[in-house]
Amino acid sequence: MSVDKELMKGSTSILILSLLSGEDMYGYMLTQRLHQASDDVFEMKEGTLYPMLHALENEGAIESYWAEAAGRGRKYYRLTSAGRALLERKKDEWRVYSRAVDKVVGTARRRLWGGEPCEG
Amino acid sequence: MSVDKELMKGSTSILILSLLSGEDMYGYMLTQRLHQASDDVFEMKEGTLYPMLHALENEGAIESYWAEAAGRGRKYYRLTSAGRALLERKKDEWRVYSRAVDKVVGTARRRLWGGEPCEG
DNA sequence: CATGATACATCGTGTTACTATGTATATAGA
DNA sequence: TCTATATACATAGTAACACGATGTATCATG
Repeated sequence: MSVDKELMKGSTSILILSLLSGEDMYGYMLTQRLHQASDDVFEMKEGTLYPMLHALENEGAIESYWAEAAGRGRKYYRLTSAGRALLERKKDEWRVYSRAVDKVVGTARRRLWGGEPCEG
Repeated sequence: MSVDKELMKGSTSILILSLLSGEDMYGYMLTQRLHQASDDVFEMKEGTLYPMLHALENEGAIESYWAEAAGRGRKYYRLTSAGRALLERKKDEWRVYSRAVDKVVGTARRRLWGGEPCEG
């Protein structure tokens, strides 16, 4: 990832599950979409992605199937219902965790959760 | 930490530096203050804290000094100017990182940075 | 025909946080 | 008094995680 490695650890699975919640994707596609969706902040490496996909599949959070595209096989991944539940838990965890960091770091910024937007 | 380990990796140093930016503290005190300041979310273990303190001291981000309190020696840590600069960089990194995760995860909540509060 | 992008995958390495363990003093309760 | 708990510092070994390096193969482009 392009952000400090220190901060990247552990958030890989929530990112993958989130992307797959909108659409079935194959590995390479996931890396591209993640890059776009994060405004070029995240650049997941293959050495990170594929082992994580296999682990999530072993857990039953995602399922794979092969499909042909442009004369080439692509391995697509689909979120299972268990994976959807896992994603919700991970979202909750992320909210708890990031709010706690914000509180300790105590920057000047404010965060609102589910409220009305002030701007934009 | 009481949150999933997966999410904890890498944020230890920003938490320690943030706490020390307000006041000199000794190790055990840091664990207690972190617990309070995070609304009981973070519970840093000694096996995590002390090696991290020593590493930060080796980097020159913090300095230590012994002081007597209650008939017992306590090893206090003080943020250096280099440590203060490091903290600012880590805050910037945290903002970039957490915003990127939010964007990908795409929850219903909104985040504002330094803007006027909507509520509260 | 060569180069780069696409596409999947594994192995070894380094970092990081944790568990377990060790030492020692102060305090509170039985 | 004795014991348990909290306080206080520290290290060694372990497991998880992301990465770099590497390998294979196809497709488009020049």
